[in-house]
Amino acid sequence: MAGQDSSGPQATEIVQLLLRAAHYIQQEYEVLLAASEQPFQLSGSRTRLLLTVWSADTIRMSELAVKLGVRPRTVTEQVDALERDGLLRRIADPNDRRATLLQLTEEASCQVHSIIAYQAQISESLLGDFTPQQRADLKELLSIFFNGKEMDFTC
Amino acid sequence: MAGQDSSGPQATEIVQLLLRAAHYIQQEYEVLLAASEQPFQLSGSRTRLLLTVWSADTIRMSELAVKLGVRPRTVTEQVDALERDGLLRRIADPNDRRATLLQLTEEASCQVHSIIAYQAQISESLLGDFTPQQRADLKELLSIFFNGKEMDFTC
DNA sequence: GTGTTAAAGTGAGGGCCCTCACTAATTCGT
DNA sequence: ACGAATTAGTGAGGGCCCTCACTTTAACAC
Repeated sequence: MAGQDSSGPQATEIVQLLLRAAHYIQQEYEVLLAASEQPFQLSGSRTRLLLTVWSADTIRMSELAVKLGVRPRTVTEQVDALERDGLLRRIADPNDRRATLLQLTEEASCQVHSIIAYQAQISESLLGDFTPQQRADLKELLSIFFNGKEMDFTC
Repeated sequence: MAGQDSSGPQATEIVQLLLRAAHYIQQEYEVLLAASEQPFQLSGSRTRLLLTVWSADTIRMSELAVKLGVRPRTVTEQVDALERDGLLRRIADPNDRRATLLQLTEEASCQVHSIIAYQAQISESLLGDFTPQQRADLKELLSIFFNGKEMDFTC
């Protein structure tokens, strides 16, 4: 309704807008997460990690790094913290003794469903102004960034 | 073509996708910026700050924080660094002796146009797979996040 | 078997961002 | 004139992410 002004939309503008929106969302996300009454106080980042491990049941460090889109160094850091907090466990991979498999602890597993529900609720409120059609469109457009980059978002 | 599976798209999925896309873009952005042959080696963040100051000619710290969408504390940090590097200058505000005005140095001003051009080039390559229509749509959709939040993206 | 490759981890250093708490100077309303 | 609000800054602490360099342990191919 107001975006058809010039012939070619400024690429820079769009990139900045995307970055800005992401920053905004991340902030809101953390605030809402912190306001929750979950037994665990998890950041968005740790929530994502935990849910990724959960959805894979068991997963390697390296694989996790790929799924999360971060460097292995970062995963080590995060896993250390979550292990300290008793939410994650490192177990030996029987098929490859170099590898480490990750698994949720009982404590974490028990809470998964409530974490997922709460996450969904937060995301819902973040997308409150979007119609179903707009959501579908946005999803479609954002996916373009990963065209041909073999990503899976099974989380 | 593959996004119309379920009735309501999962809000969580979209939020994660957006965050992931932003992270991806930020990484690529920094890589491309580092590969430039600009006289200054600027991060995306500092580039943004500099251009925001430039577009306002002169601006207050607090105002800058709002435009960048970050906390004042962060602006102080960034400005300190850019001032150290001789790209930014703090000057006194004649109208309000509490306030500080920011201004680009000559050195920075001279490079602004080339910085803008390079930024546009990077953004262009980041959006390489997007048609003009998709760009317009994406811009429109991302703007929804800021509905009723009085933002200006004059940068 | 020996050399290459892969998996995980470590330490150091840094960027960008946040919160909280507190100071100092100034402006402004009453 | 005085107290409240505003503007900027500081220090401490922390989260998440990155790079680079280097080690250890194992798998694998020849």
